[in-house]
Amino acid sequence: MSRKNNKEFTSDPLPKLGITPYLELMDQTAPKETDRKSAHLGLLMVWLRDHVLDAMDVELSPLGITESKLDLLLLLTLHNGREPVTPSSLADRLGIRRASVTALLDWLEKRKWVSREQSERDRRMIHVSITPEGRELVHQALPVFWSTCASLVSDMTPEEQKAAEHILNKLNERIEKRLGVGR
Amino acid sequence: MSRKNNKEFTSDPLPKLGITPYLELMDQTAPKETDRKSAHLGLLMVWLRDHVLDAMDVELSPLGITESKLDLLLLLTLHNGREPVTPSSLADRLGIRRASVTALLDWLEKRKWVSREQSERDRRMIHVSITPEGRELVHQALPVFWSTCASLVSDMTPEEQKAAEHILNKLNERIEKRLGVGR
DNA sequence: CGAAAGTAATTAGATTATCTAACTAAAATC
DNA sequence: GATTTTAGTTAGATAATCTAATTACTTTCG
Repeated sequence: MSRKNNKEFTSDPLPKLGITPYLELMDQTAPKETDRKSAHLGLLMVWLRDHVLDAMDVELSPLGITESKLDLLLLLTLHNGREPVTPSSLADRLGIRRASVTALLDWLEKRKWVSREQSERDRRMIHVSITPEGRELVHQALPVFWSTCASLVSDMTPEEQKAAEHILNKLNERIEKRLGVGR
Repeated sequence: MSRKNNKEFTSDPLPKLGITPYLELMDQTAPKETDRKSAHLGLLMVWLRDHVLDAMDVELSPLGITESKLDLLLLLTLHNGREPVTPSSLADRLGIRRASVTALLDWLEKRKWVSREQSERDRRMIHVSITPEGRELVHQALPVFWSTCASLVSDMTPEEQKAAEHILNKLNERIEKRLGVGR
């Protein structure tokens, strides 16, 4: 009769709450009629956000990496020669603090996916690069990444996908402007 | 000449990377043409997710609460009498472990926003309820919540909003189904 | 009945991803 | 050459989670 042996469970687990009750709550508490529609839309976004990354990290976990760490590796992959990459530049581009980058690099370096080298020109600086093993990991992770992305929208019709893309682009533009994100 | 006094900054901070270079990377690495369009769309979602919650927590922070904690309070607010709310049921509905709920409740209880009471019928169980102060907080937080939601989409035309809502609902449905979320 | 099994909540200890503030060492400026 | 600025790291914190073990009840079943 028991389902999960010694693991935690309730006799008849309540379903995780969907978005509907929240919308009802909003109807009772949102100030104006006009606000409601856009709040509804915004709520959908917040809701989606909650679930989208879960899906991504679940797919990536067999590779032993999370999205935020993969992100740093992607940055190194995207970097085409020229100016070397420094922890500071990574921090700027990821929008996090240098101290946080140090932690990420420690983790990635321990696994031999990136390497650090002191700059000759300015000995305060560190040049960060991705190792061949790191590239290999990225090579494995990308298809997972893309197919997870794709699967999120796979049951939409082409027209819906087109509409969705237009809308999401617009949203993205808006949010990037708001947060001051560059190219 | 210095901009931020003793704070951390780079002489000319590289812009935080937008979505475009990632899309280019995908073009180089995604297997098939057909996958690309949907991957593009999915990537937009992942991207949005990254930024949406930031916006929300920034707005909520003056109230001294974060979205995930507010979520628990909303659950208690939504609860209309009947069966008492237990930590287990909260865990199920929030989709997290009971141990995590314990931590959230400790935090909320310390601030007098919720209270715990041992059940008479089954003395293993705890009944959780929101205090008047908790209700007051929710009362203040909700307008912030809704207006942040609304502001995310405020510069769309009505038609765009309509299209967006349709699309996001569809996405939401899909994701809820996938994760087994109930009403 | 009373022992064994099941359940609810908590505790202890860990992880991930962040943060701020203080520190070290090097470079630039005046 | 002393001061200031910068790059990176360290130290220590927080939030939101997790798993495993523990405690205290309740239920079940021989």
